[in-house]
Amino acid sequence: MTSRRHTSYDVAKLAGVSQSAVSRVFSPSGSASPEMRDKILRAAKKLNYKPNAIAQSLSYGRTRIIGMIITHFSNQIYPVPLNAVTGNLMESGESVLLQIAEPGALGDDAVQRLLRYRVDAIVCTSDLSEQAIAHCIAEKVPIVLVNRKSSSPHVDHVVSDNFESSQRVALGLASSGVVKTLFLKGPESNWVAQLRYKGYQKGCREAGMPRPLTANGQFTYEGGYETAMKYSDRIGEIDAIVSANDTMAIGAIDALVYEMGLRIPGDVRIVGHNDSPEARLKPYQLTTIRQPMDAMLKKATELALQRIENPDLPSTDIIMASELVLRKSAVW
Amino acid sequence: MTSRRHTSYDVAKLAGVSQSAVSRVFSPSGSASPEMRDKILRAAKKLNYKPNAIAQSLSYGRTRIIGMIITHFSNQIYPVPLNAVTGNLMESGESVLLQIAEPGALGDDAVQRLLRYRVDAIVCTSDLSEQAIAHCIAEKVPIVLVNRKSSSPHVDHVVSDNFESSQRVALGLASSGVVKTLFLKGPESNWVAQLRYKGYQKGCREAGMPRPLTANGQFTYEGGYETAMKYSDRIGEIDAIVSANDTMAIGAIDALVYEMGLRIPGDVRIVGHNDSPEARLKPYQLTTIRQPMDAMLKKATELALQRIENPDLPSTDIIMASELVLRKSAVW
DNA sequence: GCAAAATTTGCATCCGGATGCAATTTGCCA
DNA sequence: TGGCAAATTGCATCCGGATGCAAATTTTGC
Repeated sequence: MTSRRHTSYDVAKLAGVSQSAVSRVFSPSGSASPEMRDKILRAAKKLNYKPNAIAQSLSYGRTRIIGMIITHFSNQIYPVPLNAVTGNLMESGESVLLQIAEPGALGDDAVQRLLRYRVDAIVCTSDLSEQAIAHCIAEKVPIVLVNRKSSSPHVDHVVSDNFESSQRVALGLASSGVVKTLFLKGPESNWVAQLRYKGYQKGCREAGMPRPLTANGQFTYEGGYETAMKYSDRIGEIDAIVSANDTMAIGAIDALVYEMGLRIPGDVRIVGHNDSPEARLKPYQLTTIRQPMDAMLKKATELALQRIENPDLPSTDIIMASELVLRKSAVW
Repeated sequence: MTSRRHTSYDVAKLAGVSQSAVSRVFSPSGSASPEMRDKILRAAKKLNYKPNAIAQSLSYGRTRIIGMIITHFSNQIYPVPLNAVTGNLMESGESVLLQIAEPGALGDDAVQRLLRYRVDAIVCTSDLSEQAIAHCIAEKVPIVLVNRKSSSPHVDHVVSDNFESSQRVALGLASSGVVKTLFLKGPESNWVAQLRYKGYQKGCREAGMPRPLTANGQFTYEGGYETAMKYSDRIGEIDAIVSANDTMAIGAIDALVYEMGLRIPGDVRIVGHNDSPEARLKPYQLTTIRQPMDAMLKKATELALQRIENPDLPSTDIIMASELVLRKSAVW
């Protein structure tokens, strides 16, 4: 096996033509006579030649790579974006250069790395500093934020209706007779978590419910579990627990049901957010809010690809409706 | 904001030096006088210049990108690899170009795409044809398979002791008095699934247990659930169900406990594989086998990076010990 | 203080394809 | 069959850095 990495020059020599001819045969915009095309393709096949995408990128000025930044997921729902984004992109011949940001941290060096590789666009589901975003804009790399928000006018956004859906949860619970509730908050720094909390508060006000008790569960199972344990003596006063994500809700249920012997929804009702895989399991049957993640990310990649073609489009903010998934843990 | 993408030539001009001087200042191997370095760095900062990684790749012959192929994960444990691999690589300045293969499908075009981008190495947790592997070898791109097996002598492998750990499950169950068992198999095409099945069979023979009943649950929740339902009339004869992954085990438990009213481990014992997040939840407390995934992938990336440096190292097969996680669903 | 060695710097060229332009060939129609 | 337009092909150059080599400069040693 003497095979080495073959270049268009190798193919050209074998076929007895010029390098540019080879390039033209492999380029959609290039044209060549049938005989030439045939000769070259035969030679290329013999050498197992495929154009070097790196060289193409350098020359063409586009890498056909989309940068993606996601949060390190211990128990997050962010595997989903990957599937969705890579799936969509593969069809249009793009690839994904992945960066993972630590939760809580801003993915600023992730952005730097992506910019150095001259990705054509960035899709981001992680927190980013305005400065990092400014860098992208300065280098004219389109950036689409998913469930995050930037104040920059040059950024596309795709978000779900976090505020409104949480608001509706409050109204729904109220309609089923719930009065006193506990809201399990996510991290302060998390935009989505904050929206859900504020939306829920607003819903409570509108429904005439008292302000919810609150605790911060940091989006973790332990956070939910321990909060529930801490409230164990006062749990009798609480009609329902609403959690900013399912993971905390599951933790709370485990504490309530398996430690404190309570029944759900009999003693307490529980509502989560995200419709994580665990939510539908028989012992939980968790009522929750499902964001159309796949659709959101499909839209995000579409926006990114569009803006690559046409950078001067006005920026777009898309809000997609979440869906209420009523299961046994709370019904209205 | 007139800023455009600046090149080393722009920096050179601004600093009044040659382009090669700029290149040298930004290259670890290059040297320059302190004044020159200073002048250039100042100019670079002013222009917000960072070397174009694509151009560097072309010139240097290495991209500092690792290709990674994972299986489309609906309920798989393969988010883990991503975290582990990107985490390890980021420290050494590499990035990850991600490809997702449909489950069942061979990731052959994923390999092609990665090769076109001249990734320095490939880490793969998905099925691959021997032909795709041959392509990598022909192009001298190191490839590391994680929990897969290739017959090629030029491939590094990192696997867990799937066979032995399943074998030990059989022996453990036998020691606790279990006799008749049902084994929930994964897909035929899945190497890991097959090993677990064969190891379990061997363990049964050794322990003097009868051959286990078997059913194929395709690694899905539904597969586990429905299999359990199908066996509902004969479930009395079965002492334990062993599943080739946790997802099927969870499905089976939901059927047994919440549909058929059985108790675990009282009526049936259950053992899974993988220690998925769900396994530790209070209602399941699933006894399972934990592969040291993080360590496996750390090792895999190390192997890949090593082989980039030194392509002629003899190929390495690493088998890492799994850990038995005894929870309530089966104890011995 | 001067020659030899070491360092700094720039020039030219390479990495592998893409593409504008010009030269050559082919096709078309009168 | 002549004459012009269209298609084909090759040459040269560019994309943005890296690097071997040689020229220019500084350092070192005696």
